[in-house]
Order: sequence, then C-alpha cells, then structure tokens
Amino acid sequence: MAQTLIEPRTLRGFRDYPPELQLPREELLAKARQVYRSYGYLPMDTPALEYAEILLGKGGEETDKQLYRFRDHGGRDVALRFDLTVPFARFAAEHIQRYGTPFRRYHIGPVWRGENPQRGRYREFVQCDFDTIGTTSNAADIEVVFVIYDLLRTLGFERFQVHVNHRWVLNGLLEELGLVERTVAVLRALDKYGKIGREGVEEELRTQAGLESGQAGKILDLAEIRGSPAEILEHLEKTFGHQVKVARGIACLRELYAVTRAAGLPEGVVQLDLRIARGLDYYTGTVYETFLDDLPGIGSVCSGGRYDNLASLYTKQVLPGVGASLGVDRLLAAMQELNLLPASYATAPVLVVFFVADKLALYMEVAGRLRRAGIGAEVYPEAKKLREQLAYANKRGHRLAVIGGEDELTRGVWQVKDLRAQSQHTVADADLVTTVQRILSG
RNA sequence: GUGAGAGUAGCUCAACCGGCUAGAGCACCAGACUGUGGAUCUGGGGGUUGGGGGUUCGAGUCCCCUCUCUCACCCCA
Repeated sequence: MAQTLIEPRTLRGFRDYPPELQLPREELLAKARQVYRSYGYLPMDTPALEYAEILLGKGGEETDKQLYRFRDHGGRDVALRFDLTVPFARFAAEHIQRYGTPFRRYHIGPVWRGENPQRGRYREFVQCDFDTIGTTSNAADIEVVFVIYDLLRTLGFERFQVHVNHRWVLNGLLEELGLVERTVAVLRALDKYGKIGREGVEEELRTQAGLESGQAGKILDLAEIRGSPAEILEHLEKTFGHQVKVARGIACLRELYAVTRAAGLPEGVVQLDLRIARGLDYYTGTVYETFLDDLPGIGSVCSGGRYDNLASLYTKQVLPGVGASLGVDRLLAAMQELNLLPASYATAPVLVVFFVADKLALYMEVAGRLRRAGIGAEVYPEAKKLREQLAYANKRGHRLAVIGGEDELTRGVWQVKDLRAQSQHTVADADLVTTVQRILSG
C-alpha cells in the first residue's frame, strides 16, 4: 500500500546539529562550564515555557513582537523564553532568599526569537550567560573581564580584545551636552560606529537623534579618542572630569584597568572604547564587548554589562548585577574559520576489530577494559573483512585499531595498529591497556 | 515585518537562444584485490531541476504565487 511520504524538513530559522557541529559545540560548552565553575558560578536552568506575562514587556516592543506565544492545552497564555536574563530575574525574585547575595550563576540553554534569520542568526539558539547579582561592587565588574579572558583562552583563542565602556561616562557626557532626553537615539547611533563609520554615525546623529552638527562632532571626537586605556582616561578626565557622572565612570574604569593589569592580564587585552553602548537601555554601568583580532567582522563574541535592578518587575528586593553572555554560534563559526576545530570526529580513539565471528565476548571484554582505563573504544558490529573494518576506522578518524585474529588469540596477544603513524605492534594481552595509553599520550 | 538576490543528486557545479532519456567530479552502497586503512578497477542507488500554477507543440530555462537560503533595514547571540 502506497503511503505518502512526509517531506523531511526543519522550520525556518531552526536547524539540525549533525555530529561535526554538535561535537565541537558540546566541547565548547563543556569548557565554558569548567571556566564558570572555577570562578564559583553555580549552574541553573529554568523552563523553556513561561507565562507570557512574565516575559512580555521586558525588552521593549521589539522583543514582544519576536516572542513565540500561544495558548497551551489548558488555555494558558504562554511563551517561549527569548533570553535567559528575564527567566533568571523571575527565578531570583522567587528564590533568592534561599541563596542570599551575592549570588553567581551560569545558565546555558536554548532560547527562541521569531525574528528574520540571517547567517549566524537563528530563531532557536543557545545562550551561555553568567551573572553576579546582589552586589554593586566594582570588583564584580572587574571579574567579568577575567572570566571573559579565561573563556577565550580556554577555547584556544589568543588574539582578542575586551572592549569596555561605562554608561556613567556616556550619560555624563550627554548631560553635559544637554542631550539627556536623546540618550537612546544617540547611543544607538554610536553603537553602529564599527559598522557604518564616522560619516554614517554623524548622519544618524543628525537625522535620527536630531543633533546639530556641532554636537554630533563633539560626540564623535570623543568616541574616536585612541590610545591606551590610561591615555583615554586622562584625556576624558581633563575635558569632562568636572562632570560628576563622568568622574564616577572614570574612577570605575580606572580601577578596572589597574586591577586587571596588576592581577595578571596581559597588556592590550582590555581596551577602553567609548563607542560601545550596548543598545538596550537596560545596561546602566560597565559594558563589555569582545572582538577577535583575526575576525573582527563577526562582531562581539562575548557581551554584557551591569544593570541596576534585575528583577524590579517581580520583587521589591533590589538586585543589582553584572554579567555577560558568550556567543556560542559566532565562536563556533570563528573556530571553524581559524581551524581551531579538530579534523577527526571519532569520539572513541580505539576501534576493536571484530575478527573471529564466535569470539565477540573477547572483543567486548577487551573494549570494556580499555574504557575502564578511560580510553574510548568502539567494537565494530559485524565480523566483516579486516580491510573493510580498517577502512572504516580510517574514515571515521579512529587513531588505533586493536586486532585479534585466530593467530593472536591462540598466542594471547593483540595487534595494535596506529592508523596515523602507520605502524603496528604486537603486545601481550596483559600489556594492552598500558601500550594503548602510551601511544595515545605520546 | 519591509526591500534585494539566489535555489539543478548528500556536496561542488554543467546543460547554446525554450528543444533528444537533465550530466560530471567527489561522496555513498555492493563486489574484486581472498588477515591489514587513504589507492585502483567493476557495477549500483540516487533528481517529479525547492513546491504549486500559468504561457508554449515543447519549460531546468519565460511569467505569477509559495517555501527555503543569503544580504540590507531593525535588533541582537
């Protein structure tokens, strides 16, 4: 009876993760977890689905429009989370008494946004956040830089910069220039500097923010100050240091720069960049963006900032915090482009050849022995020809093949074939594990 | 959501101006080389040319709709 086949396909903006993508992704996330934990961040997660009222109106009209929202079977008005910050705010309002402050957590999970997909932008993607809430201390802000640094180093990146700015500096400047009520438009324009350049920003400042060219020029001149963090701060101090907010921002940034240097971050990692504003009016203090020297075009791979009050919509307890989010997809794309991903996708380095059809138990046993020693071992599932099994091992990227035919089994030995070095050793059954270990570590 | 470009085998591409049964390389599967991988040889499966409709004697090719991808706006990971 003929049956109509269903066309296999995924939704627009959603995608599969085949092994060659999922493997590096899992490894990346494992490394991120390791770094987060080393700083004392605790893991947590929240439901994918929340009451719509929890998620609505938290990120402005734009995010409301992007919300996947529907009625569940019980008629409840629900929506998929579009970031991890809002669910965290709800969580904190509900549970923070149990943990007290300061509280550090990391949170890795998928989020959903019904926006128009582009390269590297999907409707479902993973966020990888870390935050410290319940403290206004600049120490927490400074630590964020260390976390970002360790994250990227652990992932194998060496050439990158953490661009830092402070909202107080920007706000103070705008106050000084009498542009407070245009803050959002000005910062939005400024934030595009890397993309549209000075002329573009100037244009936008005039048309979108309604500035006169003199004001626009002033802002641009400031944004374009180049130099070491110390030099930029000095310049700022001289020109706008009399403004209270600017002065406070400068003090924070100065401490951040001094501490990161004194505590071991190499020179050049931290850059002061007056152009980064981080669109959302959500951030109120330090803001961060991280750029790879070799791939500036892909944008920031780790961004975040400080906010005054995380959960004001759900609780009267004031919960200030600071944190950032790792751009998992961008980093994977970057690692692919910079050849930082392994060429082999074998999760087990050893293939145990299934040679003699009625000796399966022996092969299973030896594979188990290898695994107990921490060495991944795969037993070929069919007693096919040796050449085919070796071809399989080669194609799949197994480093070693363990071969036991009639001959070896009667002598109590194994052939250990190194597919990469194209060499082969005969080893006694008792020495197998140590031999394999030695080859793999060397 | 708005605007622009693109969709031919799993991948990269071919098919003059609309004209024979839509091809090639790689990949995949089977077999050979009869206990040792990347090679070679032989054979094979795969396509309703993204889908639907229209024009035409005839459409992969022209027109309309739709889906998907890419780019820009917006926003951001």
